[in-house]
Formats: sequence, structure tokens, C-alpha cells
Amino acid sequence: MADSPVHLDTPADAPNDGAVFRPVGSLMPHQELEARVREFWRERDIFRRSVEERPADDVFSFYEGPPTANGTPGVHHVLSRVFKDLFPRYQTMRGKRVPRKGGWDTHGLPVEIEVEKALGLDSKPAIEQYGIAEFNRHCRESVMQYVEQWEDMTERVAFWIDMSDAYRTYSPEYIESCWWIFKTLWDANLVYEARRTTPHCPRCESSLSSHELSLGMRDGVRDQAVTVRFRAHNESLPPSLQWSGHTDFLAWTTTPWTLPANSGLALNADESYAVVQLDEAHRVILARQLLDAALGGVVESPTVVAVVDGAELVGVSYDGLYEPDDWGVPIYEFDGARLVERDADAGPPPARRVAAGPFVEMASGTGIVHIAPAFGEDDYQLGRETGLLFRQPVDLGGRIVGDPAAASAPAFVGKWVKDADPLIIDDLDARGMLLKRELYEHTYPYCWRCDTPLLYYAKPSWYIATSEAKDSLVRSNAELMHWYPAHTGSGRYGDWLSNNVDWAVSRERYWGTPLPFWRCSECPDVECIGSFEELSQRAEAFSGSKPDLSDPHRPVVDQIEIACSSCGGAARRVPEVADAWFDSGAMPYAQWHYPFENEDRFAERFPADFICEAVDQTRGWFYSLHAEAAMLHQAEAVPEPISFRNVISLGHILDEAGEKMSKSKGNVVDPWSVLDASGADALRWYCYVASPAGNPRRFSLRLVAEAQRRFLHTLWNTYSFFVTYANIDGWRPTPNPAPPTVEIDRWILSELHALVERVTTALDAYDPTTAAREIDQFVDSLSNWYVRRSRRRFWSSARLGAEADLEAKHSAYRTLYEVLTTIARLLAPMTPYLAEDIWRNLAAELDADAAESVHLADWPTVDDSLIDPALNDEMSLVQRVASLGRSARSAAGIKVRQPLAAVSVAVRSAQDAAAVERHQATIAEELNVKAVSLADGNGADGPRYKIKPNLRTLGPRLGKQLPALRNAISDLSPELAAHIAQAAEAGQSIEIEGINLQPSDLLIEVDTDAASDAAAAEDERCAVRLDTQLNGDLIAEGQAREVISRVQRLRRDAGLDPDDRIELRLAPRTDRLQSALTQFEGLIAAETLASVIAIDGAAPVLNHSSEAEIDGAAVVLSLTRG
RNA sequence: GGGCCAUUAGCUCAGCAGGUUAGAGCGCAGUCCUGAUAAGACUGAGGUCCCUGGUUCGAGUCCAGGAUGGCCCA
Repeated sequence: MADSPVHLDTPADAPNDGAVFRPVGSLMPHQELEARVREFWRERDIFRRSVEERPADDVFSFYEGPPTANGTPGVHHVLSRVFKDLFPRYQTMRGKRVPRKGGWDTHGLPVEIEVEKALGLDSKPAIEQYGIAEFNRHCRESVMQYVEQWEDMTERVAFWIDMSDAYRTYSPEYIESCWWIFKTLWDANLVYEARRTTPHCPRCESSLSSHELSLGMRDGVRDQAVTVRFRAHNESLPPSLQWSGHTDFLAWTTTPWTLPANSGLALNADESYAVVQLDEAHRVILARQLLDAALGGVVESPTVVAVVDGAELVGVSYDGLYEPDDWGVPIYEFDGARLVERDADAGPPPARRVAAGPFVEMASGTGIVHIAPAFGEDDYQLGRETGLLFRQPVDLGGRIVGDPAAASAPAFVGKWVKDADPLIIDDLDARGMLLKRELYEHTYPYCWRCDTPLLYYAKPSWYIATSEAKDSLVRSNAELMHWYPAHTGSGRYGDWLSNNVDWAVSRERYWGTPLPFWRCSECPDVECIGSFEELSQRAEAFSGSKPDLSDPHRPVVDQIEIACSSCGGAARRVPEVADAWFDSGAMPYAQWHYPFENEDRFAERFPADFICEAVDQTRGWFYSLHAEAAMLHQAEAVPEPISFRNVISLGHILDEAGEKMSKSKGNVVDPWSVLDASGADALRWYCYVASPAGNPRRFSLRLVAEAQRRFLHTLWNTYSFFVTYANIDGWRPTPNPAPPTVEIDRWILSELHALVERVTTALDAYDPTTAAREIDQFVDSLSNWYVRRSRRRFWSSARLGAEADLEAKHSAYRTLYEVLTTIARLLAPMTPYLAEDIWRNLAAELDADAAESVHLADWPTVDDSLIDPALNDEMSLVQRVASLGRSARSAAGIKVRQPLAAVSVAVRSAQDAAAVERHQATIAEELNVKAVSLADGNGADGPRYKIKPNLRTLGPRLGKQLPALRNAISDLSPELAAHIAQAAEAGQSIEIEGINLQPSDLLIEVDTDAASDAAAAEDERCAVRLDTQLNGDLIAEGQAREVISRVQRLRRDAGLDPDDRIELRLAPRTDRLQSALTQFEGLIAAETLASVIAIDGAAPVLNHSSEAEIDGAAVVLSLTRG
């Protein structure tokens, strides 16, 4: 690789008494190593330099989605930080400057709830009584409560982010930028006030978020359900249904208290409705398929007098059950999304009518739904779309409004809605408008704080008109944003975007960005303020004194009055604060206090190149970022309609049982326990390698420990091996080494460069899992094939001294050095500690020209000339042959230590045959055989062939003829098969069953006897057969090897170093063993590093000894350091 | 109720464009190997590829419906 580190001169501070590399033990000391590396990063300011030493004009922009520090960090937080960290590190090594500004999310309801609990407050009135100023002061403290733990965790998992410069969403600067956004959108007419339906607690007098809603969902709630009658106007019915008696629509509801608000009935235009004769004067209408269910218990065997399509009933007018305007409830009309009070002088309101509601289902009820736009989202939408009247006879405290003393006021006026229910039911019953009452069991939301049943209630709210930018949102998502996984972008997010509705951004809460809208107390005018300066001037102009805006939160900001631009009246801020998601989406601007400051920074980093959060942010932060950019773009205030180009949406971390981790379930894994047990690198590695980023992943100490053992430990031992032997040999890297000629060295470098290419491609595609799995596989073959196959070269000086093949040995060192320093760089973004340790020890500490830290180094470049696909393929064949040979040995019950005379290998192509020939020596060594031959495939009567149709080519061509052909081919006689195989190999076309076949249409395999031969094994590419005949020499060598093995064990037990020389005495108890060992005396001496060897049945015993039995003959081994 | 995703060996996951005998790691059992390796090799047990239909010469893979789980939204 171009920037391979080299060592030229011995550095002045050469470590460890002349050892070239700092010694590395065989166990990875992750705790000590992390501490040491962290200290190095701190001391040498590596993070800052990794940013600043890259060109300022080539920025890769990363946005940090800020956490809230009002809880301790969990493993799921670690997960996202680990993924966030990877790509900035990678891009840095690719040469980009990647500034990483941290941030803290500080506003929002979860914070308020925590504080409410801590202060023992249980409602909004309680908070207001306690004091908003003091309440907000607690919120501000609460959100930074666990900052230290967050910072510790962040540093420990090596998430590099600049916390010293972190933005906080509660800061005045941040809030002012939010105001600028509101003002920009306001001026572009993209902000408006309207009503929407929210779950509302009448006791707390507050809306609940969906999150709170789910806290209080209660199953098995029993309510009174009633089926009531709405009297149709006879003349408005279709002519066929007009008659002399009454016709009533039946509607079913579990909330009788909403009936006074009725403004319409909805039915499904595509369904059939039945008209049922009750008695001579009364008919009712309901869905035909719900006849039995709805009338059961009241009308047995109903008489259906007509069936009509729902569509025919649309537009029929009817009488309401109550007229709340008679007792003082105002009537509103929809004006688009706004509600305008109906002029009382305009005459009586128009009659209620039946409308088509596609949401009306046939699952229960009567197929006709009572519509009260003041309650219920469907109701409200239908009202808006079809221009129904809006009646709101219930106040925010849940009481029926109106003057109980009014002449026409029913008995339930002034009552709490649940108390009104029985009064309404009795009243309707008395008036003959109640068909049926029953007890109904359903799931209903209660306030999680005070257990009050919630009301769905249409309330005024502020909106951003995101639906006006829908096309821009949809298009920019599809064209400008790259999602990983892709389906989240196109499916979960894309589908949802295409149904975009306006963003309700106001919250009736305390701890949040105050909405900068000032409403006149004397006229309907509302103005938006876009900066503190503007507010300050206007306030001063109005009151004569400058307001204190050092903390623009409630309640201070609520007190500031300005003059209404239209009428000059006193205007005060509306009471709401912004949805905390609005803050989060504002971070591209607000983190810089843009546009009041830092225009250059903003421009340079907008939009982000990369963001990453868990999938639950899809409609959270991902959307708020996108939506605000799109809206500002619509208002022509920013250059692009997106805030980020690439996004990884992470699956959740689940516990071992596949359940989401959550505090309430108590199954949260403490990140520190994992970090202590296995280390940050292991945790990180597991996150990347375990499953694709978008999938949920199961998590446990055990799984991380396995990743540590399997991958990190294997790599560590390779590293440790290299350092140990390089130090023994005093080997040091040399500059610009020539490419190796030794084949296995060429092979591992070829694999290495192919790896670099694949890993680069995967990371460019934001796919760390593929990258990690590639590296994992490479390290496995590095350790278990390259190093194992090469270790004799590394040992050679220890064993052979001056006779060593120095060139081959140095080639091995150079190659492994190259591999390890390259792997260190590939791993730097993933396992930054381990990568740093390897890099420091092998490169940086030796070479003044090498980057001081691996995180300052450049990403490896691919040298295509070193990639040799043919060689890679050959080596995988050799590995197969070795594997099959071992399998054959095991099947034959012959130990590997027993040499065999020969192995024969059958292959199916000339190239493979050549490969086997070229690698004979390797195969012989792997299998401990003396000779490797190629099987010519001939039995007594020539080679046998197995012929199979190539389905991939034949399938599309032959279709239904295929089965016949397959049968014909499998029935071929051996002679015919041989004939066809030979013809195919000669390139001739063949005809079978009248079908003309090209050679490529057939898969031809040479058949072997492998399956029936105990000493053979085969797979689809090759077959091996061992020659299991033993002769005296082979047996003797086997015995000698057995002894070598015992001696090595004895050396180890005696605590000798690998390169210690010994004096060895062998005392075999039989003459046959004595002569076998004598025959291989040289081999034994060489393998055990015995400078003196005596084989003598009567020799006295040395310091360390053991007894062994070889093929039934005893032998005493003894040795001493020599 | 809608949307997205998942469902393959006891566990964690692969399985590219539909193709002939569905794989890996861990775990388990056995055998072997070992002077880098708390490692490794080989073998074995363990699979109705969630179910039901359909398309196709051929479905783990494509389509439809359903089940279970996760997430998001109503």
C-alpha cells in the first residue's frame, strides 16, 4: 500500500531493551489497553487533530441527534452512538474533514413529567400554583442531571464528539433561531391556527400526547352503549321511502354526552341499508348486514320493507336530539380549517344531514355513525370536508355548558359528562328516541396521572402547513435522501409522507420554546416575532422599558406586551410552547444561532452528509429535520429542501428474549457491565457484525463475549504472534518492500487487497455489517491458514540459526506486517482501541513518517495489480483438498501424525488439476503424506461420469419438457454417459430425447468411489483418496512424530521458551522402537531443538522427564536445557 | 384498524438473479491436532425454511391470504 509505514532508523526512545516492538501477551488486556489508548488520545489531542488536519474545504457534515441527559444511558444509546461514530471516522480516513458538534435535547413533556413526579405535582393547575418559573428551573436542572454519566459512556465507547461545544436546545440563542424559523414560515403564510381533536384530561385540563395515552389505556372498561333514533324528514327521503309514518336513523354510541353536539350522521355509501317496519307508525333504517346484531333483544324477526344503497340516503335531513343553541351554546361554521361563530341573526341554522363517511365500518353498531365534530378526529374531518356545523356543548373541564336556568335547558346542563349520561339516556327513553341500551366492554384511555376518563376534544392548535410542501417532501425524500435500510425510506417514511398532514406544533405546556406569536387583546390580530431584538424594540416602544430576555422561557416571556400593529392594542404572547420535535428539527440552524451568527458554518454543513438514529425517529427527528428544511426551502430561506443526505435508521436493541428493553420492564442491560466484561471494541464489533443496521438485534453479555472471543481474540493472537517472533529475530520493517514472490504471501496480500475493496464498497454504501463480516472472515483465514502455514518460516532462525532461509523468512515478516498494519486501518472506524494499539506498536512508534495515530492515517488504497483471482481460487481448492483429506483420515481412523505414502486427488477441470500439481507440497504437508498425485479418473473400464442437466440454462428454454429430459439423463447407461461426456468435453452438441443440447447445458462430473471408500471423501469440486498402506518407514516415522509431540509437551511443561535448546535423552523399552527413533534421530532433534540427543534404552534420566507409550512400547523421555 | 419489518438448526444469523443435496458461528456429542491461539480440524445429532393457497418444468426465494413477534401510526 502506498502509505505503508516504514522504519528507517532506530528511534532514540527505542522500547524494551532493543526489542523492536512493545511485547504483546497472548491475552488482550482490554481494560488496560483502552485506558492507555484513551490517555494517548487525550494527551496528543488526537480527536481534534483528526478533524483539523484534514482540509477545511472538504467537509463531511455530521449532525448529532441529541439525547436528553435526564436519565442514565442504556445499551440502546450505546448502539446509536457506536454507529454514529463509525462513518465520521471512516470519512476522516478517506480524507474528509468531519467536524462533530455535540448537542443536548432539553425540552419536552417527558422532562416535565419527571419533574412533576419529583415535585409531587399532579396537574397543570398544580404546576401553575407551584409557579412556572420555579417549575422550569427544575426542568432545566433535570435535563443535565446525568451529563457526567453520558460523557463517561461516550468517551468509553470511543464516540468522538465535541461535547465542549455542544448545543443545548434551551439556550436563548437556540430559541431565537427557532423564532427565526417561525417568523420565516409565518411570513410565507405557512403557519396558521386551527382546531384539532386531542385526547384531553378534563381534570388536568390538558391534552395528552400519544405516549401518555398509551400509559393509561385500560382494557375491559364497561360503559353504557345506546342505540338512538334520529328522525328523518319524510320529504327528504328518496321517494320510494316516503310514507305517512315516522322513519328514524339508528345510531349507536358509547358516549351519550356527545349527542347534544350532533351535527350530522355518516353512513357508508357502498353498503346496503335496510328499512325495517317496527309498527304501523314507525320505521327504522340501519345497515342490512347489522340487522340482527343491532336489533337483537328488541325486535325479533324484523320486517324489512325496503333495501336501499347507502348512497341513496346521503343528503337526507333529520332532526337533532337536542338543540344546544337554545340554551346558549354558540354554533360555529367551518371556514377551511378555521371556525367562525355563526351570526345569531342569520336565522335558524340549516338542518342536519346524512353524509357519506368512508370510515364507517360494518363491524359493530348500526352502520350509521353519529357525528359530533367537536369530539373525534373522523367527525372533525368530515365536518370540515362537508361543511357541518360545529357545536361545542362541553367545556374543558368536562361539564355540559349552558345556563341550567334557561327555560329550554335539559336536566343535564352543568353536569359532568359521565354524570350526564344516565340523564340523557332517561330523557331519550322518555321521548321514545331510545331503541336500546346495553353494557359494553371496550378499551378506553384514562389519564395516567389522575385516572380520569379522557375525552377526545377538538381544541385550537397552531399548525405548520407542511401539506403544502408535500410534493417537495415526497420528491426530495425519493431523490435526494439515501436511506439505510432502503425500505424505511420508501415504505415506513415514504408512504407516510405521501399522506402528510399539517404539523400541529403547539403544546399547552411550560418547559419548551415559547411560540413567538403575540395576540392582540382588542382585535383578532396575531403577529409573529422573529428575533429578540425585534421583541425588545417593540416592547420598549410599548411600555418604555427594555424587557429582560436573558431567559426567554415562560413565564417571563409571557409578561412582555407589545402594541398591536393593526389597532395599537396591547398584544401578549399566546400561552403555548412549541412541540419539542420542532426544536430538534431546527438544529441545523439553531445549533449555530443561524442566521444571527455563523452563516459560513451553517452554509458549509447544511445539509448533513450523514445522520443516524433508531428507527423510532423516523417520524420524529428524521421528519422534523426534513420538514423544517422543506418548509424553509419553500419560503426560499435555505438552499435545499433536505437536512441530510444519508441516514441510517437503526433497529432496536432487544433483550435475549426478543423484548424491547425498557426501564418499566426492568430488562435493561447496563452498558457498563458489558464494557467491563468484554470491552468497548467487543461491544462495538458485536453491534456491527451481529445483524444489519436496520434489524432489531438481541443483546446480551454472552453474545458480546462470543464476538470478543471469536474475532478480537483471534486477531489479537495473530498480532501477538507477529510481535513475539519479530522481536526474537530483531526484524524491522524496511521502506517500500517489493511485492513478495512466495506464493502464500502473494495469496494473503491478494486476499487483503480484495478485502480492502469490499470493505470500502460496503462502508461507502453505509453497510457496516457486510464490511465487518468480510473482515471477520479474512482474519479467520489469516490466522488459520496463512499464519499456520507460515509459522515454520517465522521459526526458522530459532530452529535453524544461520541455515535459515532468510529471504523466505523476511518475506513472511514483511507480508504479515503489511497485513496487520492494513487491518489496523480497516478496523480503525470499528474497533478504534485495538486498531490504535496495533498501529502504534507496529507503525507509529517505529516510524517517524507514519501517522501518529491510526485515526490520523489514511484509509488503505487498493492495488489491483496485487489481486490475483486465479490464485485466490487455487488456494480455496487447496483448502478444500486439505479439508477432504482430513475427513478421509478421520473416516479411515488414521491419525494425522501417522505419515501416509500418497494421496490422490480427482478434479474436474484442467485448471484445477494444474493447481493441485502446483500446490503438491502444501497438500502433502497438510495431510502428512509423502506424495500427491492426480487421479486420472479411470477404473478398470475407464472413467465414469455423472451427468446432470443445467437447469439454469435449460429451464427457461424447455419448460414443461424438462422433467422428461431429466429422467432420460438420469437413466443413461454408463457407456452412453461416458460417450456423451466425452462429446461434450470436445465441444460437440448432443441430442437426447430429440432435444439438442450444447455442452453448457450439461453439468458433467467425474464419478468416484469416494462414498464407498473409507479412506476417501469428496465434494462437488474434487475428491481425495488416501493410500492407507503402511510400510516400516512410515510406521517408524509415525512413531518418531509421536515422540516429538511428547517431547514438545514436556518442553512446555518444563517451562522452556520456544527457542531454548535442549539436551534430549530417549530410553525406548523395545528394540523396534529404538531402531525407529534412531532412524529419525535427525528429525526429532530438529523439531525439538535438541542440540544433543541420545537414544539409549539405558540412559540416565535428565531434569525433566515423562513416560510415554508408543504403539504399545514404553519410552522414557527426559530433557534439560542445553 | 393502517403501515413497515421479521419469522430458516437449541441460540445468533447467512442464503446474491427462482435451479439440482439449505449453510455458518456458538452450544451439544465424539474423534483428532497443537510451541501463536482461553484457539484449531474432522465427523455427528439437530430443519414440515411460520401456515394455507397460487404462479412456474422447478419456490426458503415470487404472488395472495392468514398466524406470531417487533416497531410506528390511528
